[in-house]
Amino acid sequence: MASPTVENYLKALYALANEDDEVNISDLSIHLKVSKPTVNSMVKTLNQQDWVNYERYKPIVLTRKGRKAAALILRKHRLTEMYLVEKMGFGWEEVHEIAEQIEHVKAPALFDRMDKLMDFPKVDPHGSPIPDKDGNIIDQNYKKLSECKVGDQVVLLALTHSSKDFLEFLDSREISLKLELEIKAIEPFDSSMLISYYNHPSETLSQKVCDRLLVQKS
Amino acid sequence: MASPTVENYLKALYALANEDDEVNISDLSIHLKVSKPTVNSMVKTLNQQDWVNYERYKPIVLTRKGRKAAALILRKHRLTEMYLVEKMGFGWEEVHEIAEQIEHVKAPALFDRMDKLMDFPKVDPHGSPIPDKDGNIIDQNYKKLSECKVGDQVVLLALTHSSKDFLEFLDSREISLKLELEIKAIEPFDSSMLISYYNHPSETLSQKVCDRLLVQKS
DNA sequence: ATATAGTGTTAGATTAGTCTAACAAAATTC
DNA sequence: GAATTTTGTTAGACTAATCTAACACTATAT
Repeated sequence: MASPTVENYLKALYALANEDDEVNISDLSIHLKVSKPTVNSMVKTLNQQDWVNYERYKPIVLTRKGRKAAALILRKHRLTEMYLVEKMGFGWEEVHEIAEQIEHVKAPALFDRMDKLMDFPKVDPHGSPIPDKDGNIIDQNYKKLSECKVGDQVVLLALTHSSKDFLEFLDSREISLKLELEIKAIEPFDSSMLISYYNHPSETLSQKVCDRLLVQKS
Repeated sequence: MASPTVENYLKALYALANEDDEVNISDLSIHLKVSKPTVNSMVKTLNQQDWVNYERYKPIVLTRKGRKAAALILRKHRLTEMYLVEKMGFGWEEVHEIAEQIEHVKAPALFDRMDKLMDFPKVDPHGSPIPDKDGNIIDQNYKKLSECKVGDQVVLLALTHSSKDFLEFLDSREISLKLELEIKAIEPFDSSMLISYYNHPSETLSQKVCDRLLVQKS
């Protein structure tokens, strides 16, 4: 089986492939906070072990095997996050660091049990989909709030990024998943939005924030 | 902080010191399933980092720092085992392997939360005491069943060993903690015991089994 | 009290994962 | 298209944790 280090490379490759479409050595180096030569030599190893396809100076691409492995680690991560929130009472901003560690635990029964105790949740506490046991993931075709128009009434269903800072910002405005909100106005100068929701008749959100909120028309 | 490997050495030293009183290189080598030279070099490192006191050809002794660290790992292990049984419905024979991994997770909040959700349990699913947050452990002065006399009425409160095989054996006889039992007879030839308990008017337990059952007069 | 068995040590090698320094290739910009 | 910046590679070294082979010390037993 893959070491935690290898698992982290696979996870990073999987995540980066969904942002940019071509993943290179530098991207991984920044994301994993290791030097480029380190990534270079590790990627050669991953290639030999059929986790990725790689040729010198070319982008790095996960193999089918690598993609499945990455999705199953993500499954463990997201099940854990959801369990920590749902069953242990942690806040959505506290669970990432803990799940980063527990995702490497080799004990299928543990994650199956979490899954069952939560009645097979489909998303994690940040609205991201939980891959199934085969590593398949449902594509949520949500829209960014920043792409909506004045007058739109939408429900917040997921976040594109879940940094602690961002989550604490949302907490401070009482913004959580399932929140229904309406776009009152869009400031042409900086694309910030004036929105209204339960107990908050008028809040301003910067474009950066609106870019990270995924919504659906309600 | 200590690596998982170092943590496993400390845990082994702590456990072995409670069985034999002098712990040597060979003991550790067998217990940790690594070669003696490996232990030898690791113990030198542990000595330099003040986890143990060690001089060539002498027994290995945990320092105060090492003993506290070991007890805190044991605390995480036992809290996890209890949580898995109490809150997640695992059997007492399933939890050791999972706890072996989770005990290395660096997330005090996780273990504090388990502790709180279980209302601060004092023992794990096998009756072993859970060290407190300072690494102090209460000494249970239980007696081995094998040391009891015919006619004694006792409660089973803990086990000295918790291998999967042994736990499955106990399950097969419907023997669990808190069970009240009476010693009907002791076979002089092999010291096996004839005992009686709820729904089992007469079961025979070998001396090996009776040695591993810790009881108190009821 | 010496032979033997058990225990401990040294030396040297290996693997995984990391680094820096220096250079090479590719991409971008002027 | 030449210069510059970014990206990638090679070479060489380091640390943690492990191994085997060979030898040394200690304890046990006749």
